[in-house]
Amino acid sequence: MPRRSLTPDDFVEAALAIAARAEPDGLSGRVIGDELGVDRSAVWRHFSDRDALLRAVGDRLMQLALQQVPANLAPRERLRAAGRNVVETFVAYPYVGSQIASRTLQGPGEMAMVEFTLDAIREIGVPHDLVAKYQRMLADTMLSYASMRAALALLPADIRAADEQAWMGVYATAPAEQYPAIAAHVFDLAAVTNDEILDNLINALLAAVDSVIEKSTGREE
Amino acid sequence: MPRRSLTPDDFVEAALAIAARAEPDGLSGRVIGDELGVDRSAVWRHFSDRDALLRAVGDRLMQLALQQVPANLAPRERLRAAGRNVVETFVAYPYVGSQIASRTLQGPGEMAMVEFTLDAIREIGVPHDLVAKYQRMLADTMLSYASMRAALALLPADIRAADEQAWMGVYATAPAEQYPAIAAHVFDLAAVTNDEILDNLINALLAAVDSVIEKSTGREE
DNA sequence: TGAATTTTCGCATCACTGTTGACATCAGTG
DNA sequence: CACTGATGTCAACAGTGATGCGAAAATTCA
Repeated sequence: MPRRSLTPDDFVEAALAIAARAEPDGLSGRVIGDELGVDRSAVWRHFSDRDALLRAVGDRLMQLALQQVPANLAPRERLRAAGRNVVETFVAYPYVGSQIASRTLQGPGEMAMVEFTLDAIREIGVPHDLVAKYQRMLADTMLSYASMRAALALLPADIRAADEQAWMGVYATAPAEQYPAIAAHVFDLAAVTNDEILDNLINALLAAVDSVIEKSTGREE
Repeated sequence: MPRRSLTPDDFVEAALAIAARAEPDGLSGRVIGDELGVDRSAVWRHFSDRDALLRAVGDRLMQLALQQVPANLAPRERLRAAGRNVVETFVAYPYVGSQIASRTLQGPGEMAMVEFTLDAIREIGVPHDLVAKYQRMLADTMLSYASMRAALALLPADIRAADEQAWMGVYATAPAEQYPAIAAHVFDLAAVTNDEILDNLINALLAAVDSVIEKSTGREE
């Protein structure tokens, strides 16, 4: 099978480079072609679909996220780091991150991530028949949250600024008799940061994993 | 200020009707116009942007989700029902649901939902200064998860089928020496349903809310 | 009533997208 | 060398969100 100048990996690499610069409206065939000095239609010579391209790039994102998890961590810390890295990576490549959360990538990156998390959950001591249930909860939750954060990072600067200040604008001026709870907490609501939310979420998920151990006979750590 | 035949609400209504029939590739200006017997450019006479239209429809989705929560429930059950309804509604109108999770809608529907959840969390007994923190974790998590589920419902039938069977295909044939954990759990992984995951997730989040009460002086329920 | 004004719709148009087909080109095989 | 097959170029297609321009129609005012 003869191959020429460009391999599918070249396109994935180019797409990554483009996805990293979060300029508004970006990961199109045109731009990918320009990045490689090539017509945009050349992309579809290597990927049948836009979907196939996104899946390939998305799988690479998984690899990137996983390979930055320090090796010698306790299982809970491995899970925590993996979750944080997925969010970080999706936000760093927001075009792709915002679009592939719902897809089964079926590539080596995704499989390595599934293997990694399954193993950590097992090592924590979750009963064998519940490992899959908790892995899928963790994975789906982190993926969807990461995707939302990526979509957020993708918004044009002015719109994002308007969204972030909504708490101080629309919400702050909400009539207190109609929205008493909002009035009572509007300042706190505006003060919560995304990283705080992520930490809080990961803690909640890990606590759920821990609670299933206590109910069984598992005694570990 | 004179208004004519079509109001913005008419377009929101039409968009809802279209978004409900989850045909592939659907909520475009063309289709909305046809639904009202009107040229597609008429849409942008009432909404400055595609974004503005999506936000308006999304806010209506919030109203729909909230108004189906039974009134006289205990606070934990109110939160549980609200979460489930958001997911259900987003999946029922997948075009919109998959696209507005990351936006601050700033409409009456979103505000009512925020008010509703803040109040339930307060009633459960979360300390005043932590109410906002947990509301935002619950809201962001449920929104992003609902959005992912909506994106899933949006996939063409053949692709979705391929994704769902990936566990039995790619994953089941993964080499056991390279992916021992996957090999050990592949059957369980395939058996986990989305509704199970959602239940498990909501339980984890509510447990996190409960745990913050026990650490404080709050004594309730 | 009738006139003036202002909003909104229809149409043509723009730049852009993913995707496809015909054609040329080039690498490696025999 | 010729043959084959994979690849890039180019042109085209249908579709998108969006924008002016002119016309119709309803609201407002006299």
